[in-house]
Amino acid sequence: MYDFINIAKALSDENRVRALMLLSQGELCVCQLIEMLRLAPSTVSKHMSILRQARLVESRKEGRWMYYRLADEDPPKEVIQAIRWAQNSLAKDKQILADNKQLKLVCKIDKEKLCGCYERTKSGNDNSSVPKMK
Amino acid sequence: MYDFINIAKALSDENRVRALMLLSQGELCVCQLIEMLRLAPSTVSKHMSILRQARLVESRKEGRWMYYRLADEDPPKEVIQAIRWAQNSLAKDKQILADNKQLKLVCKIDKEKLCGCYERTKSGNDNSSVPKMK
DNA sequence: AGTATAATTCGTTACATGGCGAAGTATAAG
DNA sequence: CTTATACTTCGCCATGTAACGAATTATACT
Repeated sequence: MYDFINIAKALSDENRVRALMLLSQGELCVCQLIEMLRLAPSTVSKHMSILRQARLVESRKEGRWMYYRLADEDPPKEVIQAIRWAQNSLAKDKQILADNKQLKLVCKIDKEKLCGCYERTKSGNDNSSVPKMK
Repeated sequence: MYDFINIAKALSDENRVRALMLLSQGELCVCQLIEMLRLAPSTVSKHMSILRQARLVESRKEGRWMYYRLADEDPPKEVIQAIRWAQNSLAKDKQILADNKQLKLVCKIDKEKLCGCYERTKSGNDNSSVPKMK
């Protein structure tokens, strides 16, 4: 029961769902998620830890970078089904489609440049044209 | 997106999930849900309205009684999938199994007797032996 | 060693949520 | 018409959650 509730809670926040759908496109490092979600690093980190606790995502560390990906190491059935539910329900969602489009641009940015993102999200000198949330 | 999030939120409370699983056994009136969940009528009513807003359940009024049932009038695909996810994930859950057992007893109680439940939940003269939550 | 970088943890604040009882609404019974 | 019954809505309180910046940890670079 608790596992199920934790998954449901993890899926009941828009930014976490967006992150999950972004990971459906492939593994991403935190700074890329920060760039996409346009939230503070600490906030994104918290979201990812909630998704991980629900076992919806897994992570690996490589040097300074932490990479997240959809759960793929023999996850419980309820996790698999939850991810499928999200993917099926949101495949045609406007926000998700826009995110996937934007993700392609972000993935082209050289990582050295991208990881100045902490500052760029504050100042106005970004050209990412990501629509601000809400 | 918003529909999806609302379903996830509806499923992220233990009592709502229990109610949903109880309805998997068949239509129930509010006083039966109150008896099963052992919450104040106002609380149960709120929970059911959240489940209904998420389109997970539907309701009909018959005289003084309000009956709830799982969504069955051509619900959106994400609702069907969400219900299946819950049912698959919780089929063997201890709490849910206990609830289903207890439900059989509650269904045998004459409705006239049952609907003194408002008082019975306060005083100690119930023999339902429902385990108290938390 | 000392600095820089990527990410996490901690502490705080604002807001959302779950719980209850009291008051309100709708239907049935007297 | 009045009273009782079955919910529902409202108002309140306690707890939970999302957001941020500051402080911390871990790794790379010089």
